[in-house]
Amino acid sequence: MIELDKIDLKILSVLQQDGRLSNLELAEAINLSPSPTLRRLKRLEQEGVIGRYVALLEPAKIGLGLEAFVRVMLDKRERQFATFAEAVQAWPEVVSCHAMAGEMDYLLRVVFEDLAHFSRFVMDTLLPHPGVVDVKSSFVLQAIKQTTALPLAHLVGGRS
Amino acid sequence: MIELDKIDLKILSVLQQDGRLSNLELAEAINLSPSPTLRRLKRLEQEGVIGRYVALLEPAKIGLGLEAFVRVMLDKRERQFATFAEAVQAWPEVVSCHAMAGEMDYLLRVVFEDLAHFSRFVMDTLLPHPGVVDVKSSFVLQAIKQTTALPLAHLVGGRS
DNA sequence: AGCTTATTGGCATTTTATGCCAATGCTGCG
DNA sequence: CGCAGCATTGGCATAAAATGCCAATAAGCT
Repeated sequence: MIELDKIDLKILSVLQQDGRLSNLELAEAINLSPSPTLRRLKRLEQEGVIGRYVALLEPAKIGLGLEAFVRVMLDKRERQFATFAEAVQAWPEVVSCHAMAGEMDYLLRVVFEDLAHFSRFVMDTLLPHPGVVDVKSSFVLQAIKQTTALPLAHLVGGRS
Repeated sequence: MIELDKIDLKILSVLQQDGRLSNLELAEAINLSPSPTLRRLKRLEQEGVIGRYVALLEPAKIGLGLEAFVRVMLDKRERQFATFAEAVQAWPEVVSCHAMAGEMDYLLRVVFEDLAHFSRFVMDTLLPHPGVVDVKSSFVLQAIKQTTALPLAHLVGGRS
């Protein structure tokens, strides 16, 4: 694993909150001058610790007020795992898809405008897909927490 | 809802992929000159369509190779919803928490280093929390899709 | 303590952001 | 069909930020 000292962790922590800080602002936030800050940042990007930067949109502002988790069961006899994985990439309302241990099914997180939209997605897209034998939907009542920030606490003490 | 024309959607689409593009690069990507590009961007930020920018870290690179979904059931008689919601904010390994319809339970997504870490989280943190009566964990075998990009297709045709 | 190596801070240069204004394109109406 | 009025754009000048370089500093090792 890559060596990360306290300064690196501070950089990561700050950028997980605001990925668009200028180098100057970042430098100030972590209490270091701009040049070494930039060098460290580049290294973190280079090493792949920072995978990417993204803008997060406000779902409600673009008419995506609803959200659901959908468990998808595939027929294990048909070998449709790959095509399903591929299809999932192409469905934009699917925000995440995880293969789960145990039941060997898939858990999708889906965002949508309204129930009609969701219904269309399930009826016209998901269920007709080859290998899909069953889906179980659970609607989100409330997002209590939703972050892209990963914990870093377990890394303190790695260096310096 | 805010009016978004095709150019706005292109901006959003591009920034959902790379939130750190310079205004110049963004302008080039959407085929518009820098000044109106910046003006539109500021408006989108102003209006809250773009909520924030973040750096996404690579979990594997910081020793967070494992992930699970945990269903938490609270005792409905105790009124612990608020304290639970609060506690969840403070637990860094909980990346998301949603109140689900139906069973009225909570679905957490949790990232961790290894099973020992997860075990500690469940045993020492989650289960002892007031009101928690049961938890059911499902481990992630594979992340098939994981995006922060929301669909925009439903907005085309809103203007211009 | 003294030597070696890694890291920092500050400066000069290049690149980018940003505010402003004239030019262009669109809309609606006569 | 053309013209007035409004909204949006493109380009330019200025301010701010990024970036590469080098001497100075700090940290690690014996």
